[in-house]
Amino acid sequence: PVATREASRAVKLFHALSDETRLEIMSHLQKGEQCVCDLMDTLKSAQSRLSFHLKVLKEAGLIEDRREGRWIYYSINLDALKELEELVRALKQSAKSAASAGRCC
Amino acid sequence: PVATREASRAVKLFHALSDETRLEIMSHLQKGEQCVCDLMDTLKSAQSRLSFHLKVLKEAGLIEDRREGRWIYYSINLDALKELEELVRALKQSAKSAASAGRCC
DNA sequence: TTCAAGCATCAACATTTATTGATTGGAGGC
DNA sequence: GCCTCCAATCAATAAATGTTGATGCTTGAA
Repeated sequence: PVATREASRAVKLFHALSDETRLEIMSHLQKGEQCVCDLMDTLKSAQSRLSFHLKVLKEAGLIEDRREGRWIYYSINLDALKELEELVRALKQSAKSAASAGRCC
Repeated sequence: PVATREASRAVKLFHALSDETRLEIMSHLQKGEQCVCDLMDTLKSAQSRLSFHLKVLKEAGLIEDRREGRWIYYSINLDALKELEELVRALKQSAKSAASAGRCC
């Protein structure tokens, strides 16, 4: 069903962001696109480890990659963040109306 | 450091929401507070399983509980959702400015 | 004070996720 | 062609997370 699809999409987005290393990656990509070697430098982390986390973020649609010569540049996908924002907003809105409904009775 | 604290707080929030059962719980609590037996009924799930997931959500601050007689009622904590909304918004905003900066050069 | 209802907690197990080091693959430079 | 660089992938292991059934705690009713 559709609801299930949406739920598992939400799970994927939240899970991708539920890790400190991946949040650090997102944080560094906020400054603009970077290659893996940049991130290795900044995060002082092994290449295969970063590759693993980049894959998780990419499969959730949160980042994109672009090849340029030997390097692969990663960048944030704004659409996914908008999607996430909308998810959280929807969750908050319904809860808000439920709370005020509870208050008045 | 402060940045680390904020990051682990974000990790905790995202992790709490990165599970289908927990999202279902949140979804059902949107309608208002419910006791565990309500959720057992709705989600057709074992009591200890729900207790586990409710604990995760509670420790992340996403829900609160209130005892009334034999029952314990759970409800959504709006403040946590606001916090989450702010986290996502911040992530999006920085990325947005980075994207437009990249475009112009 | 004894009993049952409603939940939390625990222990054991299964499953998933993350880390590490080694290997593989593609893109240049020589 | 051969070698090097950058990065993905794999295999093995370690660690975290989720599930299940049993047990214990608290509350209210009899």
